Amino acid sequence: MSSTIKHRPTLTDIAERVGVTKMTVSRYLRDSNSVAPATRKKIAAVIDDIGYVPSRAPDILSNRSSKAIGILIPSLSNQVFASLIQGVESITKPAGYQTLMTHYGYSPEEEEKKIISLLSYHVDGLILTESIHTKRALKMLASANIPVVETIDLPERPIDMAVGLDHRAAAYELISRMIQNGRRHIVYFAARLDRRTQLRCEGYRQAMTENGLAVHVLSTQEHSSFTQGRLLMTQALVQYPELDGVFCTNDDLAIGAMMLCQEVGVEIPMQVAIAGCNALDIGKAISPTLASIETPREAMGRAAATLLLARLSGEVIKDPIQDVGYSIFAGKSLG
Amino acid sequence: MSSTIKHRPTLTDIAERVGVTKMTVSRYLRDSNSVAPATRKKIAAVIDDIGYVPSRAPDILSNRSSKAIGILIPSLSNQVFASLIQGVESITKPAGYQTLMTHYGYSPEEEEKKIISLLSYHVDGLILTESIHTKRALKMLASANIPVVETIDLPERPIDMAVGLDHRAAAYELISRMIQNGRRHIVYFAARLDRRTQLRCEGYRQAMTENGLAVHVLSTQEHSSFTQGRLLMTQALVQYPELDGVFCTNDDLAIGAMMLCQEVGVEIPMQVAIAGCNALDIGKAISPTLASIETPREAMGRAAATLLLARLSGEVIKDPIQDVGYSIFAGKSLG
DNA sequence: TTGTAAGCGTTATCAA
DNA sequence: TTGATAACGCTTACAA
Repeated sequence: MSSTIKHRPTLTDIAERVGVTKMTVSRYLRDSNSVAPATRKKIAAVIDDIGYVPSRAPDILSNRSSKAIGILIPSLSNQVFASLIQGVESITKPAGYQTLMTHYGYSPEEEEKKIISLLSYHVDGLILTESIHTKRALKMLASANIPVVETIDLPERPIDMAVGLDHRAAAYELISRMIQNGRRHIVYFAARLDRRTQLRCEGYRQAMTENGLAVHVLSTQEHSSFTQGRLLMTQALVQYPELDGVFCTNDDLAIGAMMLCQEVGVEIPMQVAIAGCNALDIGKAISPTLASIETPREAMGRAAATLLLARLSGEVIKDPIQDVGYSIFAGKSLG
Repeated sequence: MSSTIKHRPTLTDIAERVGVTKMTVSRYLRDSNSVAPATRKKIAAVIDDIGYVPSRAPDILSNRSSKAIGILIPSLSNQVFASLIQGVESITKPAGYQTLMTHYGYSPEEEEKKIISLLSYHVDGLILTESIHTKRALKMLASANIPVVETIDLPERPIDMAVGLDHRAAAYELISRMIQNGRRHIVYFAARLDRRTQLRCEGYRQAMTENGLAVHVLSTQEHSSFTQGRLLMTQALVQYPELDGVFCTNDDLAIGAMMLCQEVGVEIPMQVAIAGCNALDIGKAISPTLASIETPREAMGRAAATLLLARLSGEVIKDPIQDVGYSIFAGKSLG
């Protein structure tokens, strides 16, 4: 025997079938022991038959607590954010929070829209992955009055809380190491210009300048990919014949660059040293292994979620800005 | 002058400040010309100051239309689903629909939970990427009475509508081609056993058997990665000394396998031919290029969304099950 | 041009 | 043990 209702079943539908009021059914759902055993049985049977899914809307309306947190990521096709979300959910799920995840294609305007969309669902908190936001987004966040964690970066002027690392310093350290290894003609490969690409560029620039070396940046407006890495490397080999080092804003570009080198017979690391950023799995599977900046993405996700939940449970946060640090994976591509 | 309200601002908050009722503000928001110019100005000023975000909850409650559709993907770390979502959103966004995206780690039980979660937000329709569902999930979907499109696969018994391709046939065709090219000892690399991995295995098995060749499957329970591809290849080289072909359930495994071969001096395609599935960018950036099955993921996303929206606008669907086909990318790794 | 009332699904509160 | 009522934020329908 199956439902004869055509609309989405409600508490009232169940109640009518059982012959009680929706209040009794509501009680049953919160605690089945709070109704008489006979009633309990009947309700259980009907619910089992009817395919009931409680609506979140009334809860949201009255409670003002949605038990949902929003996560905004710039891109779905970047591994970096997948691990961040793993980290977040490893904390939020056990705590009974749902995550609403959206992406905004690296555009602040689109981010604004997605923030508004998440706020319209009354998320209890937000995790952002960018430190640059539109004025309107900032205003909406302010009046929503919910905890916000910015992550990956360490924003100059955080909205609320932040968990990230110093991308400029990481790039500086890596480039300095390349220079100490004797590289003199290092080019930086950039893709779409988000803030992190820029910060890494600053680190690169500083290290080069401090050592009296020339700064060379090659960039593409396309989103980064293996193919783009090949193209930039092709360009670099033509444009800078003395090239002996390449630093890429991420591993995709770096792997593409390596592949091109292998194809045209440029030896890595003998002729050219290559380094990327984020230390993805592929860099450890390729030969030579790819030097890269290890960013603790899952840990960042966990830390961000932990901060958010702490605030939601009313705790006082003593450390709202957390630097999780980085390390250098000294792959063989560095020489 | 900024808000002195601590709770999330509502229409009533705005109305009070302006000195009208919330109904007037509501009208202003739907059509600013429907209120008197003087009122209009005042409302605009307050809204600008207050950071108002309309709540979706009342809409959901009364209208029964949320203007949101749900998308369920098995994994965030698989490129395949990113392009599917691109395709979906290229249709839903212009139509004014939001997408709520969640992932379920290839687990039907988790999928069930996520389906329920999306239903609790009253999504107007759902796009699924798996053809196997729990009984409870099926029941919930049935009583929710919303359009559902299953995609990527072509389910044996579709819930409602479907857009996909025949993964078995694709694998069969690719393996047949490898056999025609003279390969005799082809091994299949499988990772976590979702239905598509299984279907491809069937295609492989059929092609091998029809040609009187031995079937060899190597699999890992880990999720697929470049590193897993290396491990499986290492194992294959030891276990099958006559090995002259490898077919991988996806490109990540295939690339990992290729990398290992390059490292240990196994020549591709001379000694071993390698093929993958999904034709990701990296397969076109590597040398030799990786043979693979091209699956029109973005097109699937568009088709799925188009079907869904058509149903939501009451159209009669003449073609609820669509086979979008596939093609073989004959990369150099095939020989 | 603006206001009033009712209702969407659920739960807290109070009553029986 | 169960029921009645009101409330959450917004819009539709009707009234002024």
